[in-house]
Amino acid sequence: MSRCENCIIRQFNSLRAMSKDELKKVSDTKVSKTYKKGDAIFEEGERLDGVFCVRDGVSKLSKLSSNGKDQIIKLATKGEILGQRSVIAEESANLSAVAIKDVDLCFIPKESILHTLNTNPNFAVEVLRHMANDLREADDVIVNMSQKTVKQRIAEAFIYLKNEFGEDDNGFLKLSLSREDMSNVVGTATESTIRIISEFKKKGMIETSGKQVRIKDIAKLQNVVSGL
Amino acid sequence: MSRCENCIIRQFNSLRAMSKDELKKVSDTKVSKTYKKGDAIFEEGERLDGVFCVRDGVSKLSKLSSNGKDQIIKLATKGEILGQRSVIAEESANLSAVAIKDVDLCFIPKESILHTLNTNPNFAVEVLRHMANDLREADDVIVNMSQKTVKQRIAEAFIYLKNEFGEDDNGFLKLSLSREDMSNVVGTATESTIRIISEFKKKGMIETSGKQVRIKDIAKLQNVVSGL
DNA sequence: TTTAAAATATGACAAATGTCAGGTTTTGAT
DNA sequence: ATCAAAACCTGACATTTGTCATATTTTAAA
Repeated sequence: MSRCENCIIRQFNSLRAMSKDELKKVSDTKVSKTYKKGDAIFEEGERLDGVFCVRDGVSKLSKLSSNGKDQIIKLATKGEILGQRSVIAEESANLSAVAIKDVDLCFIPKESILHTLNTNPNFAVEVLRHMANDLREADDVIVNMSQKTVKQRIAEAFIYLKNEFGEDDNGFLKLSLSREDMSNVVGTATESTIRIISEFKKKGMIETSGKQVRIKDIAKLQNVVSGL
Repeated sequence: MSRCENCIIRQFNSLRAMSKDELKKVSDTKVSKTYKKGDAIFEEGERLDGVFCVRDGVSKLSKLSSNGKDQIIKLATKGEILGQRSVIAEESANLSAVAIKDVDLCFIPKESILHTLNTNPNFAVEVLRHMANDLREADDVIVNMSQKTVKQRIAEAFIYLKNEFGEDDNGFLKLSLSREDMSNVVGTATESTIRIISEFKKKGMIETSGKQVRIKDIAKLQNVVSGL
């Protein structure tokens, strides 16, 4: 049902550069897997023998800090590839990947990837471009983390969730994080996150209904991010 | 005097994968440049038409935050390549590079690089590996920035300066940062940095003589980093 | 449906960090 | 050697953030 020619080509820029033959090989060796919310796809320190192409769902990529807290580095959704960095560097995973919405993905053994990398320069350059982009994003995160207040980072996170994952018919964010996950994204204590979310509610910037969150005034959130 | 066959091969892992011919072309097109302490090598937003291989000296790579403060993302020294990410992504520079110790480097026009990338898979894979490493380092920085206190980050910075740049015959750090640069590395106010450095001095962990810094008790610094 | 566990919420307080305002010392150009 | 600029330092205080304790609500399993 889901051949790589259809799935991957459409979804993953870097795999666009593969030839028909190469894609066929990937198609033949790949394995579909699903993970329930909360399931670990892989753990920090684990040796990966392939990469994971997310077909559907959302996964958090996090790293354990020496103080015992998890820092979420990135949220990966449809079209993203997990484990690529570790496979290319031939290192064990530096991040853990855990599903925060049921995840449906293809596992591609590293041999297919590495072989194509070594023989098809177009593919290598595409992967390189992709990683260059990840690196720029990481630099941006470093600046945000070190120069913005917790309040600014939380406001920014809500805007990110809206832009990246969208809203449903009722205007609720399609992806709503638990307070704890939100805390681990912005790097703060759960209580601080709860307090700031309460404040945003009081000020009419967002509203909640059970687990769901609706952004009511994105301009005000933007102002918070800008430090106004 | 300095042919790439001698300079680059020895210094830059990723360029090791170039053939004799490719290296010769680079050698022919490269340009040597020097920058005095404080000089900008390139600025954030600038279009780069090549990469810079640091032959000697130290450069800080920083990004301006929306609050007007500079965040130093990385210190680059002998053997590091600047601007590679931007050239590969075909984007303008996301960071500024400024010399903090007189810098001596080779400028290599992007054509040489891009052409080799597109034709020599070994080279592409080496560059990819290198960037995968940068990405892991960036992830580590994100975790440190968001989960460690300013004091821990400053202690860590001193240890890093010792390990990365070494000490002279008198035990002074070869690279000593101004308080302001140190603040921009760890992402805090200059006054906070000064206070913490004073505290470290009082506690006998470091001592200073003019601009120079000597680490007296690295174990104590390690303890601070570990939160003891 | 009931119920225990998890998530959310809030107060009170402590600790960390930022800001401003003024000093002193060091540096580098003349 | 002199002098102005830059770097460094310190105190006082405000703000932000973390921690602990506890209460409430929501969730999910039996």
